[in-house]
Amino acid sequence: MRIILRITTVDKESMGMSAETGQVRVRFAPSPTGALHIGGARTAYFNWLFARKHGGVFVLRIDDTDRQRSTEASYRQILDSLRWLGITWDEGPEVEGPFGPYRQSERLSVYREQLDRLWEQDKVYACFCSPEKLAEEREQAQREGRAPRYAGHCAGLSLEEQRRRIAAGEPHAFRLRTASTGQTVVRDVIRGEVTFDNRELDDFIVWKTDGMPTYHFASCVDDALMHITHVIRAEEHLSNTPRHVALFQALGVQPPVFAHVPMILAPDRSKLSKRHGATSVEEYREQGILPEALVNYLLLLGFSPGEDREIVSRDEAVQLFDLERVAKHAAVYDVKKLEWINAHYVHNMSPDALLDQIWPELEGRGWTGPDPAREQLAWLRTAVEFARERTRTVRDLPDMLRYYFEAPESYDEKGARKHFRPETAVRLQAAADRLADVRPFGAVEVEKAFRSLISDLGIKGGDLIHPTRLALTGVTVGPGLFDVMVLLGRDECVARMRRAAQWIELNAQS
RNA sequence: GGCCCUAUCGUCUAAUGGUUAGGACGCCGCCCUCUCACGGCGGUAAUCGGGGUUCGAAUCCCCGUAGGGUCACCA
Repeated sequence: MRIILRITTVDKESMGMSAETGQVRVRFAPSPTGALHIGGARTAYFNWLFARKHGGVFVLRIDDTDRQRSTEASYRQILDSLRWLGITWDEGPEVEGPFGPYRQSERLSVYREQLDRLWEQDKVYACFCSPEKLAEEREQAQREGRAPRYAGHCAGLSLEEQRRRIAAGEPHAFRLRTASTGQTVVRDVIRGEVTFDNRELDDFIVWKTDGMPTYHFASCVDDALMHITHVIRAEEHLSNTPRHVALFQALGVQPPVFAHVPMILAPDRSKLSKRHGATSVEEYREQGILPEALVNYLLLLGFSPGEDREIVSRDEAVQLFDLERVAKHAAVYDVKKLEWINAHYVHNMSPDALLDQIWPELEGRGWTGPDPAREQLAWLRTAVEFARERTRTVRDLPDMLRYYFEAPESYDEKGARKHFRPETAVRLQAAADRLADVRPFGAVEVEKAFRSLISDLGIKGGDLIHPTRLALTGVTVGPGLFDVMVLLGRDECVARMRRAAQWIELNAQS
């Protein structure tokens, strides 16, 4: 709402609208050095939501200027995770677009061109200081309690001298000339105006000795060339933003509007890491978390859709999302709430869709074949329907179906102690006998037979129902007993009940 | 250490100078019931501390404190 207001009162350029298209353009720029992190996923989602809400373009760019750590496997996995989450890109790898290529490793000539331009304009200069020397200076500065800034040894070298030494084969990097007085103001949609003293900035490196641009340089060149209007990224970049503003100025373009989203912390308020359990999208996927649920949870981490809403679909989120309402403080992630949201989506998923998800697992366990008969499918569908609301993740579903395919090999210990009394054996036998006459073998009919036996024996319902469940499934929890019995079928029920009766006679203590 | 950001129940958050500080997860209790789960009802629990400004402060300002980020030829 407020954004729309401002667009009408302020000129588009300063609002970050793309000058020529008047369109919002955002980007998500992961580096392929590992799996897609949930923090990254949330940043990607916020970018995606912002683009969708404003009819803009969502660009995916791969920041792989780090030759050492970038891997093809990570690259693929990140694309895969994003697609799984339903975060699709309008421009980027495999989709391409007018400002490609979208992998920085394929844009080297572009960066070199921009570097040469800035070099020509003396906005950038070659630096011949060795990393060792710089590290030493840095350490000394730290020991003496000074800010570890570049001393500017090479700042005064003439262009001729720079060229001469480069031609002579001297290893070199390039640094950006930065202002040492005045202030740099970063406009941040979430935090307002953040002011930095320019004396905090030194002439930082934009081009590495190995012939690759640094992250800062490549990122800004690309944001400029790709006409990015809003940079929505993690808070860890806020302190780097003055460098980026300096870079945009050097490149001669208006800086984009920034929005630094708060970080996601582990339950102990430290930075999220492996030891905190699942941190990547891929891991949650393996744990049976649904993409809709993960994306819903991520939205709630740092954003409130209002009206006390908790369950918010992608489409609703597009409507409700507002960058200015994103929280300023870091959020601790809470697996319990994720699971609750996941449970909601699982419970609302159709049995068929759930079956699709777990089918490979069912086949792997030999519980079904690749091409089941129509009745088999209907039967499975019903079993899933009963199990559905008792699980929080898709992952746990197959185990909950086990007893439909395998007779119990043992009985839950606590349950057996409680429900398998010496007198139960006879009752189970009697109940098994009664089942023979039940026609048709439906839930209503079976229950009727059971209730009448219960009444004949003069016992309470639970005295027969609980032992029967244990006899049939081996456990004390599960769907309504009569539904389970119908799915199991008369013969199987009778067999399992008689086997349990025998087990009791051998094992039950009086 | 310098600079920057942040601070409401255990956790995610609402409240944009006036509310008995609201909702959700979790936890506890009750109801439903053949168990479990779902669902329903109820409960537990918070404005980091200290100063201002104001008739009135969770909200604005200052100072502390705490947490986080950043100061790389990593991104």
